[in-house]
Formats: sequence, C-alpha cells, structure tokens
Amino acid sequence: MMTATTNTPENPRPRGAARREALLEAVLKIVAEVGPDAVTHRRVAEVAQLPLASTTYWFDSKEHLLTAALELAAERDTARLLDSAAAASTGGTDPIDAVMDAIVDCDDPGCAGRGSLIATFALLLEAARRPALQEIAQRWTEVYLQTLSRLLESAGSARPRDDAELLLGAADGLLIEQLATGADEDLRPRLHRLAAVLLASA
Amino acid sequence: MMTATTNTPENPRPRGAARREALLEAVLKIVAEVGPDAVTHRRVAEVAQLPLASTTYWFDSKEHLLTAALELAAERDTARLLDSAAAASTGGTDPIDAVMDAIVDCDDPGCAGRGSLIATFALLLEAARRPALQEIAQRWTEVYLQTLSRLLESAGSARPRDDAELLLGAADGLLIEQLATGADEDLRPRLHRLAAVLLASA
DNA sequence: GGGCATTCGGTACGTTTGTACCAATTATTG
DNA sequence: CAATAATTGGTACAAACGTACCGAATGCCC
Repeated sequence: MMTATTNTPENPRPRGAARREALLEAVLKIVAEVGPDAVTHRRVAEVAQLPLASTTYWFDSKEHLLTAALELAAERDTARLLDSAAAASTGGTDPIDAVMDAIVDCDDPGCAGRGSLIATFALLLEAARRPALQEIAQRWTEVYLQTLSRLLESAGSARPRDDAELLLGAADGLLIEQLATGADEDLRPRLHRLAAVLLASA
Repeated sequence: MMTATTNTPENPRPRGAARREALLEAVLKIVAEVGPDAVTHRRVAEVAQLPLASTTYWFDSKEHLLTAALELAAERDTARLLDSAAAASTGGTDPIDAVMDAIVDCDDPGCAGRGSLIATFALLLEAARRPALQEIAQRWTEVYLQTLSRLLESAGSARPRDDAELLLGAADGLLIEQLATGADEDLRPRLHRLAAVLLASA
C-alpha cells in the first residue's frame, strides 16, 4: 500500500549517496499520505525498501531527516516554478496566468498532486516552530514573490511587489482551504480574476 | 514550561464535565506550542494537571481527543468572528475592515495570539486527511464566507461571494506565510487595499 | 442514610518508538 | 594487494506510547 518503487533486478536497491535521497523520497511520501506524525524510522525504511539502520546512518536524528526532506521539497517546488515562469515568458499565453496555473495545478510532472501540496503546507507549518526551517520558508516565498513581481511589473502593474504578495497569499490561502474542506473546484478562474483586478487598479 | 493554570486552593482541580474542557484546552496548547505530534495522553494530562486516566475516561481515543479539540477551536473562532461583525456593523468604522482586522489581529481577547493561529492551521491541515474534520472545516469557512459576503454586498460589491472568497483566501495565505517566515509586518493595510480594489472593480 | 451510578486515579500490559551497537561487507587509498 | 575507511544490515534496549483495568471516592435519588 505504501511501498516505493519495487526493486527489480534491473532497478537494484540503491547504495551510497543515492540511498540518502531514496530515504528523503520515502519521507515525503509518508508526509503526504499519512502526515508528519507517521514519519518513523521504521516506516521510512520500509517505504524506501532499505534496512532500518540506514536511516540513522544517513541522518543524525529524526529531526534532521524531516528537515532535509522538507528542504528537498522546497527546492523542487521552486525549481518547478522557475521552469514554468521561463516557459511562460516565451510562450503565447499570459505569463501571469501561466504561473498561477503552475502554483495551483499539481497534475503536471514534478508535482505529486494533492499529496505534495499537503507536504508543502506541512513544511510551512513546521517552520512556524523551527527557526532552521524558517530560513527555507523565507527563501521559498521570496522566489515566488520575485518571480510573480517581475511578471506583474512587465504586465504594467503599478505596485508589482504588493500585487505579488496578494496573489501568492490568495493562492496559498485558497489552496489550504480547499485541502481542508475537501472541495475540488478550479481555483484558476478566481486567481485570474484577482490578477486582472489588481492590474486594472490604478 | 508548559504547565497550565496552576491549581491554587481558590482554583481547584476541575471535576466533572469541566474536566473535559480542561483537557481540550491542554490539547490546543500543545498543538500550538509543539505540534500535533506532541499530543499524547500523558502530556495532555500533565498540562491539564489531571491524572492520565482522565484522558481515556472523557475521550474514547486519541483521535476523538484531537477531533473534539479542533471543533472547540472552530466554535470559538467563529463566535469571535460573529461578535466582531456584529460590533462593526453598529460601530463607526468600515465593517469590512473591522472584520479583516478581527481575522488577522490576534491580540484581542478570545484569541490566544500566534499560538492559537498555529493550532488553527495545524488542525486545518489535519482535516486534509480526516473526513470527520473536513465537515468542521467546511462549516467554519462557510461562516467566514457568509459573514464577509454579507458585508461586501451591503458595501456595494457586484460579486460578494467571489470577493469574500478572495479576501478570506488572501488573509489565510498571508497569515500562514507570516507564520512560516517569522515576519511580523502588519497585514491589515494589504487586506484593506485588496478589499478596496475588489469593491472598485465593476 | 442506604443504594446505585458516575467519576476518579493509580497501575499494568503489550506495542512501537528512537537510537545504539557491531560484525559483515564493500569501497578507497597507498 | 594489503590495509584502512566507509557503508551495510541485523539486532538489542530503554523509554514512551495508547489503552485496559479496577478499587476507591464522589454525587444523586429514594
């Protein structure tokens, strides 16, 4: 039910540093599907199909394991965003809408869907209590804000930074509300309208 | 460090149904300060200064304990919102701004500040995985949306419900970002501007 | 005041937890 | 190729966990 990619002879059990990443992968999977409480050494090892002791060998403690996993999730997420922004800038569609789509829509490759979203917000919440994670959260939101703000500026926004903050805030808020209530309406029309309204405001 | 209100002879150890509420209080305190993982029967009992067995007497299981705590937090929060809305409607200030203030500002009585905010979002995230909690989260956001939407309508909004969704989303998103990054800027100007921009959009 | 249901609170039990340990294996270096 | 370091993986252990149990204390009705 929660086994990772099975180890065929062609896809042998990872060794060395690759093992580290396999463990982080397993952590993210568990956070997404069950929650941070469920991240135990034994379960991580089971999902990664690695021996129990590999978790303590590659990570000093459970805390370190969680922190590293969330850092990885943040890096992937920002990379995904920057890709979308770059692709949208050269493409034909409205770059702002394209980036909002990338934030909201998680069916594209590189984003594991609803589960990945839950993990993302779990990281944000964890950061509220751990200074080490706050730094990651800061870099993360800063990348989002700068990307959005740049696009808004070239779209003619009079206050690109303020507009970016409102757009990102609305996206995050609507996403977490949707997760919490179980609704599954399309958020894009709402965000597109918000972007239009903000750009129209002198 | 995490002891609840100490039991003086004047403030005796609660008995009967009051004990139930004291336990829920302790759960919320732990969720806010340490996180949902830290909610164990023993710690709840310790914080509430009650015997271990009281937790299993008043709640069937740990799951039930967490669910009931979220429900209590939601009830308090919506009550606080409705109070603010009622007070603002008769007061002199702009009712919409007043309600946004109530959502964002947690230094007023009835809201235990940053800790209470963290607990709120933690429980929202928990709802993403537990259907029983989703129902509570639905009622919760619905009260917010209806309140805001009513106020926006009488303020002349052409799309009160849509505007309410964006306002609430932005408030939630900005709040969680602020928690995650450790920033402590005043969110009210941003939300006031958003309300103004939305109302100005024909 | 006696009888009965509820509540209290100490304790016990089996399970799961994080982490330590160490012999066996694999990689690396001189 | 020997030797030295890094990695692997099975196992052990004390602590903490959720929950069950049950005699003592308390409140309530007749």
